[in-house]
Amino acid sequence: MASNSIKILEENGLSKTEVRKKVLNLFIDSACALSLSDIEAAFSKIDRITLYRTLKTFENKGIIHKAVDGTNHPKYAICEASCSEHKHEDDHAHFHCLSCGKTVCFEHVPNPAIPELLNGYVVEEATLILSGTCKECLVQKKSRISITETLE
Amino acid sequence: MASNSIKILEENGLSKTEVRKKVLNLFIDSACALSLSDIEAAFSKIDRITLYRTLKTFENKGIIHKAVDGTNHPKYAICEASCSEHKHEDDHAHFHCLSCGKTVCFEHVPNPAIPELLNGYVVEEATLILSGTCKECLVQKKSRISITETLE
DNA sequence: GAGTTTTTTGCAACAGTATTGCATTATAAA
DNA sequence: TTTATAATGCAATACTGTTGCAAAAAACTC
Repeated sequence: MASNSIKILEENGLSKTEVRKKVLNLFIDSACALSLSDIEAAFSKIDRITLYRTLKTFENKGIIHKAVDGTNHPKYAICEASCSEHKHEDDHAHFHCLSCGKTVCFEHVPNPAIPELLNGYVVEEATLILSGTCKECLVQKKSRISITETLE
Repeated sequence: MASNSIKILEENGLSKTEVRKKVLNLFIDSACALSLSDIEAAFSKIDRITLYRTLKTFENKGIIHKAVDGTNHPKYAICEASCSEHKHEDDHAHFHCLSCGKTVCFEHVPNPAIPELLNGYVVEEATLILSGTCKECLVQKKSRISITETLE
C-alpha cells in the first residue's frame, strides 16, 4: 500500500517526501472525503501550512479532487486513475450525511447531463450534491429506536 | 420597494430595524447571490458581526437561502415566498460563472429527482450546481474576440 | 559517493472568515 | 409613557487560508 503512494507520486513527477506519502496514504485508505482538519487530527504532528500546500499540489496534479458537499467547508477525496494534471474527470455525485457530517463519493451516480446552453448561459459542468443519512447512521438510528421502544 | 422588505419582516415576526431593511432591500434588488463581503461593500459603514447574525436570522426564517456554488465561499439569495421557517423550498439549481464569479439562481432548472434510497443511503435532498460562463461574460468575450479579429 | 541543483518543509507573519459575550440601543408590547 | 424584548455595536477570540524566507530534503549530475 505504501508503494502505491510512491508510485502515484512518481507518475506525477512529485518528490517522494514523508509528508506527501503520509497524506496520500490517508486518502488512499479513507472511505470518505477528508478536510484539512481531518488530516491534521490523523497525525500527532504535522505542519498545517504544509498541508494546505500539499493538498493544493495534489489537486493540481489530479491526484485528489474537491468533494463539494454543500457545507462550504472544503473536503478532498482521492481521484480515479483517469484524472490528470490537465483534466479532472471526477464526474460523480457526492453524498453528505446530515447526521455524522461525513462526505463520500458516489462514483456510481454520475452528474446529470445538462444542455450546454441554458438561457444564454454556457454550462461547462454540472455537479450534484446529495444529502441525507448514511448507512452507518441509519444503522445507529435503527438500534436507537429499538432501545427506545424497549424502554417504553 | 421599501415597503416590501417591511412586509417580509412583519410576516416573519422580525423587528423592522434599519440594518435589516437595508440588507433585505439589497437582496430583493440583486440579480445574483450575495456574499457577506458583497453586502459589506454595498454600504459605507455596516457592522460585519451584525451582518453574520442578520444573514443567519434571515436564513433560519426562510427569507434567504444558501446559494451553494461549489466555491466553498458562502453566498445567499432571496427565497421564494413559499419558503418558511420550518421548510426551505429552494429546489432549484445555481449557476456559478467561472469568469466573473457571480452566482445566480436558476429557478427554472429544478434539482434532479433522486431515489430516496441509494445503496443503503437515505437521500433527503439533491442539489445541482452548474458552472460555466454567464451571458454577460459571454457578451464581453464576444466583443473581445471581435476587437482581436479587427486588430489582426 | 560527493557535490550541486531543485523541491519541499517548517516557521513567522499576516489576512480573511466566523462565533460568542455583554452593554447599549432600538423596537415592540402593554 | 413605561416596560419588556429584540437587535446592534464592539471587544475578544477562534478558525481558515496565504505569502515569504531560510533550512532541510530530495533529485540530479558527475
